[in-house]
Amino acid sequence: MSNNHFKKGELYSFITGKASIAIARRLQKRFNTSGLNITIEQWSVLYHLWKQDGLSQQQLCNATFRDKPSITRLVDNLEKLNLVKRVPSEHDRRINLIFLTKNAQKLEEETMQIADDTLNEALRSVPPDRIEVCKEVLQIVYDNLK
Amino acid sequence: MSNNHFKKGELYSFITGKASIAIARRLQKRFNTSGLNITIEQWSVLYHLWKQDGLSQQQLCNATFRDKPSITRLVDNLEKLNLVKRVPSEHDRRINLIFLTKNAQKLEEETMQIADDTLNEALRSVPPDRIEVCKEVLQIVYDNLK
DNA sequence: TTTGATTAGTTGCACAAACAACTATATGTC
DNA sequence: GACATATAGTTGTTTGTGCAACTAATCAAA
Repeated sequence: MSNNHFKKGELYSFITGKASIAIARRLQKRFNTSGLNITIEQWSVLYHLWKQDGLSQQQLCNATFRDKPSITRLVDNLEKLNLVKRVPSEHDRRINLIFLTKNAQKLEEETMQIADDTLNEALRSVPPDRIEVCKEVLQIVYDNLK
Repeated sequence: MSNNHFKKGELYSFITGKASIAIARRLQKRFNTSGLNITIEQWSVLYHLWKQDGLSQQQLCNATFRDKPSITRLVDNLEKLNLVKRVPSEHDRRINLIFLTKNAQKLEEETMQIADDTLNEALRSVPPDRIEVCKEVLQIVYDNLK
């Protein structure tokens, strides 16, 4: 029999990550209703470039927890939207460095505010110490599996 | 400025649901290495049919937190794999009832054991009371947004 | 009983993810 | 320098998701 801490229904809920799916959908809706024409996956790439511009695609793979083909296509679509630009590295011609355009720079403040609001809405009525425990557990789960 | 409980890097981690992505990937790998030729999305549909066979597609939408086109296509692929069968309802001809085949019935025990093992691995070294807090927080997040 | 609204399911399209196979460049060893 | 190996990125294929538009069946109200 099961020796973990999940009943049947809870097991499904935990594996499928209902909570994070709900957060992602809400964030996407808020982007859409704000007239922001980007997906949350595209936003997640921009997010890391706002922290540090000019990352390579491989660095974006590590940062976003995605594989190389996924990043290739996300960068493709971001280039189509004129939000980033591939610049071949001078030192290593295998490498593309990804730079934000001015359009993308304009998006940072607004989208971060929306993300912040969405998280606040999601965590409404949850005491800070319980949020802290939750974050720590999820970090351990990630470390256990990565 | 931000008035929630997340630093920048944590915000990304929470929104993208790194922990549940890690669990899903690990489970998929275990299915693959066990020679089980199904995706975790297909498994999530079977999961609810094992609990109650003969659900409608709409009921599967609610249970799996997916929209109707997603379920249509998952059922399409499960039918191709000979794991489920669509049976039109006699009382309401709009409705398809989805029934497990014998092949799918055989999969229940093995896949549930794998899912159980995967969760135990993910939660290794996490005390039960902290798991409980985490579950409750994620449930509130879901309820806040649904 | 006809009309209008609702519900269940399907289809088309764009975007994304996982995997495998591929090209091109760089590196390390003989 | 030549060769094997590793690394960065691309492309093709299958599967899944979200949205909008659609069909078919049911229900409700006049």
